[in-house]
This record gives sequence, structure tokens and C-alpha cells, in this order.
Amino acid sequence: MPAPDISESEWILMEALWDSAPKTASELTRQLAPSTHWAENTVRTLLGRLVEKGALAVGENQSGTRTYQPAVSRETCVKSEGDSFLQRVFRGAAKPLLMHFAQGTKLSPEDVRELKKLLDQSLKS
Amino acid sequence: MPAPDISESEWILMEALWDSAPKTASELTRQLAPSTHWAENTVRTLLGRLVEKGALAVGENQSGTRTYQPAVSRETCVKSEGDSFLQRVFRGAAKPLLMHFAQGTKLSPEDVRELKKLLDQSLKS
DNA sequence: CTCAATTCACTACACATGTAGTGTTCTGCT
DNA sequence: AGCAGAACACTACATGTGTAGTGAATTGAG
Repeated sequence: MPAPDISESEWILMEALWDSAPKTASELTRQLAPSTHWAENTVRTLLGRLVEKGALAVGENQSGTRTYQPAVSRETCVKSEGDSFLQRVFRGAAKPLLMHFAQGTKLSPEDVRELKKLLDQSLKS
Repeated sequence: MPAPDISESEWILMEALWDSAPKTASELTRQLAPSTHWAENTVRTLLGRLVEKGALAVGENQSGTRTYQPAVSRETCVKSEGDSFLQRVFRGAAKPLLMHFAQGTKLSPEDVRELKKLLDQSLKS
């Protein structure tokens, strides 16, 4: 099961559902309206495409209305998008990527500690 | 001048040109053939689109054949792609992104030293 | 029971992308 | 001069994406 390809607009829906699911189409529409201004049919189209792609599973609530919930984990999708981004933009080299994003970011001392710890664990044996 | 949007196939051409430019369409075709197997017309179409987008500038070589060279720097494009990726997949939060890519990567001790130095410089004042 | 609101299935349509093919022009070689 | 091969302009066409509209089915409220 290769992780499905999720487009930009679709990510917005997925995020909302990873956040909490299941939800109905109209719930999602209402929830996202402030930021997206999407018509309900737009949301339904995107949901349909995500179901086709296997990214969402459908169910029903008590009232018999269709509900949607993620069928793939956020982790899986992040990994797949991340890998592809790493390849495309950094030719697969993680270090330049890390350098790029480490630069120009403001981090708290705890963040820095945490990241350093992770780096130590990535030491090539 | 917002950095142009560069698609996956287009990145491959841009990389070849950032690597060394200017080059003609057939030079690029020959150079990339082993990995891409693109017909020369495919390369020409992509080059044309990149010129339209303002990502490439055209010139001529001694024989009067058209040549192409980047009109935007790799840094600029990497930054723009990076920002959009950061937004889309990590909702703009750099730390989780760094954690994600720091995990699951093997780094040399020097890489780790270098990255730690960068992290120290990203300390929020 | 009836009508309006909700849900859904289908359809639409423009623009981006991947991947060429066709036809025309130019130019160096014989 | 005439032709083969390179270079270029234009066209093509399927699939993905953003963003809906239309019309049918269903259902709750009066």
C-alpha cells in the first residue's frame, strides 16, 4: 500500500480529520469555511477523491449521514511527502535539507536540546 | 518577483542547468537521457515552459543555437519550495520538520557538529 | 402528507503537468 | 543546388487539481 498522493487542498481536509474524526462533509465545510471559503460541493469533491485514493474511509453516524475518517496515518503521509520532497529539492541529501531549515528558524533552548539529542542518535556507527 | 513554481520534471532540468549553464536543448537531452529517457521534444517543451515561467533565460551559442541558463538561483527556488512544503506538511512548524528529518538519517560526526553549531545560532534570543 | 432543506451523485471546466508527435526552416555536406 | 539532419514552433492528449453547479433522493417539520 503505497501512501496516496495528497494534493495541497486535500491536505487541508486530511489535517482536519487527523485532528479528529469521523466527521461529515457539512461539518468539515463549516469547520474550514473561515479559512478556505470552500463551497460544500468543493469539500465533497475533495472527499470523494480522497476516498478513491484510499486516503479516507467512509462510515455513517447515528443519523445515517456519511462520515469520513483517515485510512492512512499522518505519519505515513508525512514520510512519503517528505521523502519525495527530499529527493526532488535536495537530491536525497538530508544534511543540506537540515542545514536549510535549521537556518532561519528561531528555536527555544529546549527545542535545541531535543534536536541535538536526536542528532546524536543519528550518528553513523 | 515571486519564485516560479517548478514541477518535478522541470526540477530535473533546472538542476542540470544550475550545475552548469548555458546548455542547448540537445545537450540537455543527451545529458539526461540515461536517467530520464525523455524525447528531445519533451525536453524542449519543458524548457519552453520554464522560460515562460521566468525560470530560464535564453541565449545563443557560437553556432547560433539557442541556449538556456537559470534566471533564478537554486537558493531562491529551494527557499520557496521549502516554505511551501513546511506550510503544507508541517503547518509551518519548523521544529517537527527538523525532528522528522533528523530521525532516520545517518550523519557523520562532522555533519552533526556542523548542524549543532547552526542550531545554537538559531536560539531564540 | 407536503415542502423545504440536506445529502449525494454526476457533470463541468480551466489550468498544470507529463510526455510526446508533426510540420517547417535552416544549414552544412556532397 | 539538393538533401539529410538538427532546431524550432505548434499541436496533442491523458491525467491531476481547484473549484464548483445541477439534479435527484431523502427526510424532518408543520
